[in-house]
Amino acid sequence: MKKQKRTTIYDIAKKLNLNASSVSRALSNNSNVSEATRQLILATAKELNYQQNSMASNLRKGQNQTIGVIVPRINQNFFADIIAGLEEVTYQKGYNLVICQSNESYLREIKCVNTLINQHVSCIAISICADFEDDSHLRNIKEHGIPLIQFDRVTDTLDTFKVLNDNEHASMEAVSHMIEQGYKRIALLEGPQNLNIFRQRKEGYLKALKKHNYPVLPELIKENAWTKELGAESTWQLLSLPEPPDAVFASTSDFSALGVLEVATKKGLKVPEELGICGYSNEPFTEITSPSITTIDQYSVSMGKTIANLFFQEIDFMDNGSHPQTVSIKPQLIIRSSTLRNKNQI
Amino acid sequence: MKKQKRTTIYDIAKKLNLNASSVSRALSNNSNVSEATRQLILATAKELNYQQNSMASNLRKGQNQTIGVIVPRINQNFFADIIAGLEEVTYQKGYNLVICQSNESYLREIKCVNTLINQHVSCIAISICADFEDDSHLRNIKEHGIPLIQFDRVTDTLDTFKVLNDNEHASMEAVSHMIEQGYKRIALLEGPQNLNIFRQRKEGYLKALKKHNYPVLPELIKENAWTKELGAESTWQLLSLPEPPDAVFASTSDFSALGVLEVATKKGLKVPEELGICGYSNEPFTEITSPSITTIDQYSVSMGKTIANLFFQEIDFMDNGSHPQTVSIKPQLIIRSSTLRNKNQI
DNA sequence: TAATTAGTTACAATCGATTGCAATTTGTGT
DNA sequence: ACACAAATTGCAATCGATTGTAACTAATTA
Repeated sequence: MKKQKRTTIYDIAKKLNLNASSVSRALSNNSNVSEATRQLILATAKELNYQQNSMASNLRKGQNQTIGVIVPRINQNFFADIIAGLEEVTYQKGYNLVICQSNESYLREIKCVNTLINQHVSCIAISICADFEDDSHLRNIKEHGIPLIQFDRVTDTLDTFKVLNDNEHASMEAVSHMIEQGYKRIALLEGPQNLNIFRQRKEGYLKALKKHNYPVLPELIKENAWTKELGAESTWQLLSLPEPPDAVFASTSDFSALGVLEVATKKGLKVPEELGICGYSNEPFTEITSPSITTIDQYSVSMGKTIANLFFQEIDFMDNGSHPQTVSIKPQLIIRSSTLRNKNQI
Repeated sequence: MKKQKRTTIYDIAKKLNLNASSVSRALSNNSNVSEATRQLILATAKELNYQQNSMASNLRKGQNQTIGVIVPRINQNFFADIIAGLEEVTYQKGYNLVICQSNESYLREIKCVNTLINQHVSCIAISICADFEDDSHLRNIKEHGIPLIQFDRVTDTLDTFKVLNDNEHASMEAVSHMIEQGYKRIALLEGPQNLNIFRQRKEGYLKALKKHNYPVLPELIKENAWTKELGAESTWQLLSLPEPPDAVFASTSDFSALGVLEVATKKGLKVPEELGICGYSNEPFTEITSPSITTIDQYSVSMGKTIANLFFQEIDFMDNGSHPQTVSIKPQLIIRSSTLRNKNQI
């Protein structure tokens, strides 16, 4: 453990027979230093290979140019994209990202929140985990005066900044599209209903049916079909119904939709002729499958940018005690072969 | 900007008529506090909603429970997986990750390094960018006494800890496999040769040819075919040769391989019968394409874990001035339909 | 030339937690 | 009851940068 002593502003000051305060001012481009000494200081700083100690600086300034991000999983395309977008903007502003993953665990999410509070991060952006229980840890963030931005998966029990996808609208569009393609019995694969996003997607499904005067058939709605495997399993069940569906909206994810496609292929059902399939998320693979899968793009990278921009705006807004705002991003339905029964109708 | 004053150890001390030092000791489970006052302190800490200020703590302790990570792109499966693995281990140890992306830009990489040095992170893990120029910024890391771990894309001009994939071996296996499948003219799509990984992959390709007494045909080696588009373009060129290849090893990525597959499909070439295709990285989509693509899995998540473990080991090792070690991970060839011409031969 | 101002630089307190050492309290043995 | 050791607690310096204020120097004006 080498105790490499780093050069501080005091070292620079001593070498130049100056006071540390002047060094500090010179390095921070503060006006109150003569140009001559400024140059001297800058030169010796470089000579001694000086690097600011941001721990000290942050402590003194009571603030830390860092944004904390908590996501269920870092290596999930959607979240990775959001983080990339976030990083892009925060980097420009000289801010850093501290990343945590909750691994869909509530306890771990709490721990992550606490660590970030300890670090006095300037802002926390969070997408809550699947087994979210209550919002006390999020309240705690606010109690410690840290701006909080929820994104994608949010809890409505708390009044915070939010960046959302308009899941309901997107789902409605997707299901409407399928109806227009002539599908009559559209099944829904739904996700855990304690997450707002899945409730909204279901709502969109229901509204689309209603709008077109389609009946809601409970036997066509399958709970908890989140993964490819669960999607496949649900599909087996659906297809063995006396009156099986002629389309499946895998509102949980494209992986689920992939499960549907695989089962359909195994059963020898033609897609999209005999079974329509629509996923959610626009995972890269959806345009590669055969047939390619209709899905919904969530603009994840720009969602990340939006979060960051919201924060940088928010800082200014704080003065005039404005209310937390919600930004809604409209996802885009991407129509591909898996639902395109009637090629003229697009 | 609410100036929410946070409770400090002084607040707790004052409330209990104690000295801050006792509070500090109590909270850090230091022995020198009576159990009675410990309980008191813990109780009031909870009551006042105390959260440690790690900026102060870190400053005093001169160290910061944080590991900095620099990758070219966060939202690239390979790197996202590595980060996920890293986070998994560091989280267990109570460490945090600060993530930066160089965006394949050398200048930006330097800036990221400097920020991390300023933060006094406990360690920096880096995978260098594509237009890497020289290692002075990495040297600077060492000069500031920060342990440095390079992974995947590394420079050999510097003696640091390294976590690598055995690219050469993996490539050799892949090409050997293709040769065994009876392919006679195997093309190579290579990546920027200033990155070690691409040099190694090419080396593996060459060694495999040599081992089987195959000639090296320069016209079958295409530079800089990194993306899907570039892969496709190179393939067009290759296929219009007087003597076109009967297999392509897209050593750069699976995306490149996908480009090859698309061109082959457009040209009506049967894969694997008329053209064998092998990619690199085991992207999720490779098992979904038709035919599925043979590729190489890099164990990215466990690579991240390895990096973290190396760091936690290293800390102990530092005492007895041991030399930086290199850990090599053997990637796995995943044989799928796109090269499986002879089904019995597997 | 003296007085006033502007421009520099020095001093010292501060951010909050940690830690060596001194001072105090408590406990033990005789 | 006293001496001594052990356990607690308090004091004060420290980590490195920042910043308000004071002190000093140089420049400007009457």
